[in-house]
Amino acid sequence: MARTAGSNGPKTMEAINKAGLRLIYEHGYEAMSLRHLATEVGIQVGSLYNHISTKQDLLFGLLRMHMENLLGHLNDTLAPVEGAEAQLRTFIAFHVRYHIARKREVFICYSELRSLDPDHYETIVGMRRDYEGRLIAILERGIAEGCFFSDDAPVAAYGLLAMLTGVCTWFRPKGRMTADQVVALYTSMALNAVGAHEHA
Amino acid sequence: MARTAGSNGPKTMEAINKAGLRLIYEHGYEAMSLRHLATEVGIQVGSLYNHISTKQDLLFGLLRMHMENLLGHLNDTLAPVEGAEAQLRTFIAFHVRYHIARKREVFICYSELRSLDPDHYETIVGMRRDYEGRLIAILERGIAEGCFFSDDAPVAAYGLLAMLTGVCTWFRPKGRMTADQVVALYTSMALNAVGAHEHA
Amino acid sequence: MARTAGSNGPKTMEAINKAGLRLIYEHGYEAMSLRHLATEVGIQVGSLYNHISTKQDLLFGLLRMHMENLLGHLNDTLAPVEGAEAQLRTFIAFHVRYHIARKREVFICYSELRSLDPDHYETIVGMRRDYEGRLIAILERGIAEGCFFSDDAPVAAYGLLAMLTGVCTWFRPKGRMTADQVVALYTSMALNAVGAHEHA
Amino acid sequence: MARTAGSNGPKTMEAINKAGLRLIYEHGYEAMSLRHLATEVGIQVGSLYNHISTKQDLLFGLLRMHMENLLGHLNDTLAPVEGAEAQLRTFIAFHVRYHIARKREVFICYSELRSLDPDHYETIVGMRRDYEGRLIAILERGIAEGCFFSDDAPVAAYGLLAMLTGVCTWFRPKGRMTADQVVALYTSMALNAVGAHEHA
DNA sequence: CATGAATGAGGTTTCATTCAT
DNA sequence: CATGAATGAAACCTCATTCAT
Repeated sequence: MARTAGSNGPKTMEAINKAGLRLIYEHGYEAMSLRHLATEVGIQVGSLYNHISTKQDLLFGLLRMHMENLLGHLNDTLAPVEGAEAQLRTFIAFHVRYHIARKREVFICYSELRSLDPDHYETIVGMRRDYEGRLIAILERGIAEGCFFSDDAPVAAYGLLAMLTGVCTWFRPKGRMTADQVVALYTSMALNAVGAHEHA
Repeated sequence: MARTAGSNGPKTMEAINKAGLRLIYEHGYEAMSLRHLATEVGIQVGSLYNHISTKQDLLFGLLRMHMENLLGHLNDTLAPVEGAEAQLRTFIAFHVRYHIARKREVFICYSELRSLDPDHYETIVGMRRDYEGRLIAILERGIAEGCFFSDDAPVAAYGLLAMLTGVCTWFRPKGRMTADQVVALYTSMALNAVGAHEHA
Repeated sequence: MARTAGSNGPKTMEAINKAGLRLIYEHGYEAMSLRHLATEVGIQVGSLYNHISTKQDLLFGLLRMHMENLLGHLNDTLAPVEGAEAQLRTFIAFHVRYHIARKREVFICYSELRSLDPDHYETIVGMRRDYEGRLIAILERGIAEGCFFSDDAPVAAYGLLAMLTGVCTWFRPKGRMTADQVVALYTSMALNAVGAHEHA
Repeated sequence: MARTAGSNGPKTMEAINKAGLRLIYEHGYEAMSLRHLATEVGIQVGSLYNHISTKQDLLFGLLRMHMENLLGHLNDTLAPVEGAEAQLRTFIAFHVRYHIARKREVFICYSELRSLDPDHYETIVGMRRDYEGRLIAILERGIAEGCFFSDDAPVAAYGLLAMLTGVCTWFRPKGRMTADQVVALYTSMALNAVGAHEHA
């Protein structure tokens, strides 16, 4: 029997990525079997290998795509903004909104790091370090300019990132708060935390 | 041949828990094989089943033990403290120190929730809710008393918890900062974040 | 390396059924390991699962196939026959010949009932009850018509069935008697047992 | 910890035999685990080995005990009886009653033959052959004396034995018929089957 | 005589991956 | 590009049996 009429390569790859993201999010990389994935996509296991080279490659592809997206959008968003405090506000809003919108990508990007091959691990961790570096730089500039206060910019950055990232573990689109409210609340907490005089 | 001379029950169970905790932390529950665990403990795979009933039970046992410990110590620590701000300071110090000391337990208690059977999941999540509830209560009292400020105590609590918990992802005992310094820094950030007038 | 050149699906399934039947007959369902079965078929253990879903399914498949065959052939054989005595003679000849020819299927259909899952058990026992029902009906008609005699048609039927089925425990194709002789002898005994005036 | 006060050797052995018989009857020898047996008896697995030497020995013990009992009682019962027809009637009544009373022993003595080691197998099959021999001898004498009719005494004996033994697959103590009625009915069928003039 | 911890083999099943068709 | 049958390793778990205590 030949393939189902109408199906085609790019669409299948897209379907694999989509289903793969969901399944890894729900069950974890190790616990997701390619059989399960194939069933969700509607093809046979063997057919997956027309689109991916290994299971590991599927994971790496998803994580790299996510990190490239994240970094790209952050750069685009920060580019036109000037001043440490304005940049921090922009960063916070961007981070929270992005993490709400892509909570599955974000989650597996933390939880499945340990499932990556050493090389792939280094690549992804490097990109994450770049991302963190952007926030650290903002804080350092703010501290130098006197508008923020902290004894240790990196540690402060890790604290803020953890706080902001945590939003995707409890936020529900139809919950008690809107995304705008969450952004406002966290912006306030984060600015206070680093000693900025809040007046927004 | 029967058992190795000198080995015995309680010691073996202890060794299983210890090695199990480490292996789950390092490779994840799914990726940790009982073969691997048995090798680390120095017994045969089948012998594990003289001490645990299933792999799932090992995980649940570790997580429940951790949560009971956490809740017990928190209660003991908070009991003699009065006043919202003092309680918040106590909570922060306790949380940070505990999470630094037990980073592996803490990590798997978040990352392996999805590997729990539904019943076990409910049990652990319920205990975690109890723990969060203690912080929420402190914040609510402080807000009512006017010493803290936040529009939403639960969300503020989640934010603080995420920030404080994050410490165990980057803290290294022999790193740049001592545990005391981290406690001081995070106490400052957290109190500021909820609008307490910091003066400690 | 992929599959052995020349092997293919239907042939493998057939080989599995054939070897499975023999091994279950020889060692019993519980005592037959899938390792053993795979070796006999000439494939790897895991490959069995391209053709069966579980070990239990293999057993159920064999038993159901057997019972469907048995019932189908009985109906075909009895259809054109009229009169209670002629039908009894036909039943006896059919039963004995079929049980001689398929002694392994017959044996496991009795001996491995207890290895069936409850649902599967009910299905097979139901089919066996249908089969017994055909003989009971013949006896009841004969008793009503006065050509047989018995105080209890079902019990008489069970007695006859046990006697006739027993043949497959001792009959050897190259033994002292031919199948025809066995049929003649058992026909005589069975007809006498239910009081028919034997004159064949 | 020492043994439970009051328990003792012979009682434990008796309990093992009793529970073993039931479990083998219900699940089969292969499917019955010594763990299961120990639980039923109320001791630990290891303790079984104070009473049996191997699992195989437990089975053999049960079967040999059964066959010795069966042969012993048959001999006692037949000893005072004279005349082929009277002996056949006695045999039938004995066999049916015994098989009703000990249906579990009877069942496993057929179904678990294949689980016996070659030596044990020969022993039990030999005893069974002795038992069958008694019936064959009765038939042969009756045929010689002209009171029975059959072309083949052994095959007739196998037929009768199968019929009579089958009773333990359907007889229920609280069912439609009493044991006496079953004996009467099967005596009638069996005597008719071998052409004896029934007049009891 | 009972216990509990150990062994080592083996059980069924699932897995990622390959490849002729 | 899809299929289905194959591989071989490995998964969790159970088993009969042993023996120091």
